[in-house]
Amino acid sequence: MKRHQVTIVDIAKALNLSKSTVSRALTGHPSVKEDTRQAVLELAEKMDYQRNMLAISLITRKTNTIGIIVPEFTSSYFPNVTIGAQEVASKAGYTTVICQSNESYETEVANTKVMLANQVDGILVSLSKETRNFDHLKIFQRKGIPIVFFNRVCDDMDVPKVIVDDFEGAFKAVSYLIEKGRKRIAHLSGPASLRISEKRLNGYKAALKKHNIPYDDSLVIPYDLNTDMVHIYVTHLLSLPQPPDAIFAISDPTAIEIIQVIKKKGLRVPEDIAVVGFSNDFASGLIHPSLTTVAQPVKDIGRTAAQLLIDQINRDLADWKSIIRVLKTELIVRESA
Amino acid sequence: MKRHQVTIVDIAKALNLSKSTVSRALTGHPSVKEDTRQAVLELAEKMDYQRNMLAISLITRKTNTIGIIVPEFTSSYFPNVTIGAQEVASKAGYTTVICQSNESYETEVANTKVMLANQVDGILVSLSKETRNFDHLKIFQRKGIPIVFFNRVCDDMDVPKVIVDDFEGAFKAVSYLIEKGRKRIAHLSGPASLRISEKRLNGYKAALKKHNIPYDDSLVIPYDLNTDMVHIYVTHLLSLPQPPDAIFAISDPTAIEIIQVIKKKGLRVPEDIAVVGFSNDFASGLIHPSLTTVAQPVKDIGRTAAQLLIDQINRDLADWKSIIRVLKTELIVRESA
DNA sequence: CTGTTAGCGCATTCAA
DNA sequence: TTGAATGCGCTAACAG
Repeated sequence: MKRHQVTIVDIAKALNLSKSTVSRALTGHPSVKEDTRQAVLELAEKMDYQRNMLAISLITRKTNTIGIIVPEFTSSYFPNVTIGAQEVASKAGYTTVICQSNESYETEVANTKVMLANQVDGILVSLSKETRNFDHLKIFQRKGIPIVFFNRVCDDMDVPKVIVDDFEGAFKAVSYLIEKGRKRIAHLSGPASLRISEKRLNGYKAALKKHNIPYDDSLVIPYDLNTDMVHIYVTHLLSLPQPPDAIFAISDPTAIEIIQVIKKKGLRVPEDIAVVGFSNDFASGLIHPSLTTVAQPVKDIGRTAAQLLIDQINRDLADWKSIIRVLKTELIVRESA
Repeated sequence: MKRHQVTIVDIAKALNLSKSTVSRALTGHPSVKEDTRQAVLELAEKMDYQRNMLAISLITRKTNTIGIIVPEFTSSYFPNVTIGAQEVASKAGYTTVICQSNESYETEVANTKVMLANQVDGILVSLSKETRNFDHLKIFQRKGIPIVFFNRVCDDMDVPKVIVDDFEGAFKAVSYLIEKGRKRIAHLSGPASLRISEKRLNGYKAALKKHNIPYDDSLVIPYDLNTDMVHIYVTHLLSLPQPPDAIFAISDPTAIEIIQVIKKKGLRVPEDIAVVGFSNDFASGLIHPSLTTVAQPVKDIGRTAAQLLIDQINRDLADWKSIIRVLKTELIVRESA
């Protein structure tokens, strides 16, 4: 099975033309006689000719490829973001290369090497929960390759970012719980390494404060997003002298797990304990009871990030740094609270 | 923001060596003095040097990239398959490029062009529901670029395929329903263009036959997998003179939609109507009632397909054609039936 | 309108 | 062990 590549030379020979003419015909250059172009195009089609992007990219120093690095693909969040990003990218003529870091710093670094080696024109990044050093990403800056962060952003770097208003989202969720009469609201928070954890926690605190509910340290548990452990935290919360009557979770997978645990313990959601999640995952509308959650405009996040990146690739502005797009969240009230 | 690429020449100059020596040092060629190698490696690191895979691939005629074309990313099925495939691929040193056809033939063709232009070493394909012409894929065969189909395969082409035993899966599901006392079992089937529709339908028929239940044409509805329309089919089935007491669905998203519709009509699942799905989507364990379904080893499908593809890329066997890996399904009994 | 020339960054002959 | 030369497939000047 030898791989024989059809090249411009083959077409040129067959048509007794020069390579450059064939090249021009193929790229739609106007300075080619219509007959010649037709002949070239026809033969190319018949010979299964496909432009070799490797060669073209090598010359033009542009691959028309953008890289996307996401932490995982297990919830519907990141797949949907990539769908949005691909939508915009492919419309603009860009191919997308997706890598998962699996929430591992090492893998994320490896991913960036791949992106660099493959000469992507720019990258979209959402950090792994382990990432605290950003040297591997700063290389892109030094090389002048545009980066756009989304969701899990890096505050250390002056590049465009697409986020949602995590503070406000959390604030709305917790305020809603309070207005529904909940008094002791626990918060299963994310790892301190992620800014989103902090922002959502702050929103939680602000909502309590506004409603004059004292902040109780023992009701807030930061965890590493490994849902296998959720049952421990929930058990702990429930065994408190004054157990919570509501739990606000950092994410939907977390909230879903919480509901399962509560149900297994014979308690009722929301009667005994209300639960609110974050992100409006696909699954959240399906579970029983269905999950009240803070919806994020996932596809829009992807679209916005991709558009920002492509703008940056095409134009050559110097003031990209300051751009931070903050998209709005929306509280979706369902059964769980 | 000019992009300045660090090249071998830069390193060579700085170290006063020849390009070839630097190149050899970088690629771990044994015929390089240890000192020289160290010096090169160190400087390369310091200069953020990254090999330009475009140039390398152009010479070696190998990109170490495999393409994956999937119909969609909306259920958890294809994301999980790609996770399995990426796992194997990256272990073998391959990068993965994923494209979605969005169930569109046109897009699928466009995707293959991208793969070809980017000189992928091989592709993994699951067909769109619209695809009936396979010329765009036969080009790969002609060019000697390995293809492996999975899930939605093409019977016209003699290439390796990874599938599950759809017939047996459907057979098990329907047999189970019958053994549970169901008499009138409807089947919401997939489009005739997909072989999996046919196989699952045959499994359904075989199970009926084995249990001496006459096949009733009016209980089988083929549909195009657009779940927006499911409520119409369910409504139709329920309004039949003799409505079904169970529905076997071609897929989990279908089954989930069916359950929602049934619940909305005030009927109970499984008391009034039992529902069984296919694939064991992430969501199926979470809905209420939880879905009884035929589980597919999704990640294994991805792993197997990727491994088959890589084997084919590396070795040069002629008898790949015959390989069809049939993985086993498993009936997961939950609440819905 | 078309042909000629010169590389893009690198691996790989062949010499030394 | 190292260096010089060749070319992967193609585009982009530069000429005619």
